[in-house]
Amino acid sequence: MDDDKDKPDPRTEFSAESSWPLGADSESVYFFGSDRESSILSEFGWNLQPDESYRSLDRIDEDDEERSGLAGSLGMLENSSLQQQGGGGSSEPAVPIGPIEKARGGDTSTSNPSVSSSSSEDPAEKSTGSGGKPPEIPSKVRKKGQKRIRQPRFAFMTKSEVDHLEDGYRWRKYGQKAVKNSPFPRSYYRCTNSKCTVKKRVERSSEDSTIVITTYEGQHCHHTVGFPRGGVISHEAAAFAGQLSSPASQFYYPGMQFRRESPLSISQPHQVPIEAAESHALPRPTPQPPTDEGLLGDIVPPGMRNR
DNA sequence: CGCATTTGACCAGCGC
DNA sequence: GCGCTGGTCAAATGCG
Repeated sequence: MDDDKDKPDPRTEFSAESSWPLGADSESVYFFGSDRESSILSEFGWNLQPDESYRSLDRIDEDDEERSGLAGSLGMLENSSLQQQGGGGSSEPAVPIGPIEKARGGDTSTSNPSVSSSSSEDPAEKSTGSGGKPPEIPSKVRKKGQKRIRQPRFAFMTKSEVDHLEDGYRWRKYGQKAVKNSPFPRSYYRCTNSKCTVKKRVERSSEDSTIVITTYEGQHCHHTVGFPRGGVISHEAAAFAGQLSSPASQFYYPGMQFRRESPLSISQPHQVPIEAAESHALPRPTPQPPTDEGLLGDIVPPGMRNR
C-alpha cells in the first residue's frame, strides 16, 4: 500500500500460460484475480490462440497476505485430477483462474472467515443473508444494512461449448444477468445442498465465445454427488470449490507455467491497458527461475512444460 | 408432484 | 447525490 504507484501494470500477479496436452479443445487457464475476475477477464481482453495456450492475468486487490495465501495455495492439485482426464465429452478440463478472495468495501478487515478457518461454514455469508437465506427471514429486509461479504473465489476459464460444466456437484440456477461489455449473459448458480452456500457464476468470454468463465465462490461443506466417471473439470472444479479456503489446498496446473510478474502492487483498479497485460503475458518463452517452477516442477513433467 | 429454470424487480455497492 | 451495474430474490412456468 505504498509502492504501487511505480508499477505500470500492477494487476499482474501471475501470468498463467497453459498448454494442455489434450488438444485445442481442451485448453483452459487458471486465473488468479480478485473480485472482478470476470470483468477483468473481459476487460483485459485476455485472449488465447488456438494452437497456443490461454493466457490470463490476475489482479488482486488484497494485501500481501492475500497473496501469501494465494502463493501457498498454489501448490499442486492431487495427481488424481490429472489422471481423471477422460470423461468430459463436452466439458474440457478447466483451469482455475485463481483464488479470488475479497470482501467488499471495508469488510476486508475481517478477511475471509472461511479462509482463516477452514471450516466448512461461513458465518459471515450466512449472517449477511445475501448468500444463504433462511426462509424465515425476509431476505430483502435482511439485506438492508447488511454488507455482502465475499467468500474466496476461484475462476476457471474453460473452453467448452456448454455453459454449465459438470463438476460433480448439483447446482440450481437462481439468476441470469446481462453483463456489461459482453454479449453473453452471466448465469448464477447455487449449490442445491441446502447447507452449502457455494455459488457459481458462469459466463462466456466476450472475446471468445468458446470460452466459459466459471467462478466459484465459497466452499462446499459436503462431498460431490458423485463423479460422472471422471472428467478433469469435475475434480478440479470440485477441488477448487471445495478447498478454496483450505490452507492445505493443492492445485494442479497441467502443463502450465507460472510466471510471477509483479510480486506485489495490486492497488490499481482494473482499468489497465490490455497492451500492458499482453506485454506481461505474451513473452512467455522467458525461462523461469527454478523457484517459479518449483510448484509445478514437482508435478509437471518437463516435457509437458516444454511445449 | 416435485424440482429446476426463467425472468422481472429490487437492493447494494461503486464510480462519477 | 445520482446513476449504473452486479447480485439476489421470488413468483411463474416448464419439464421429468
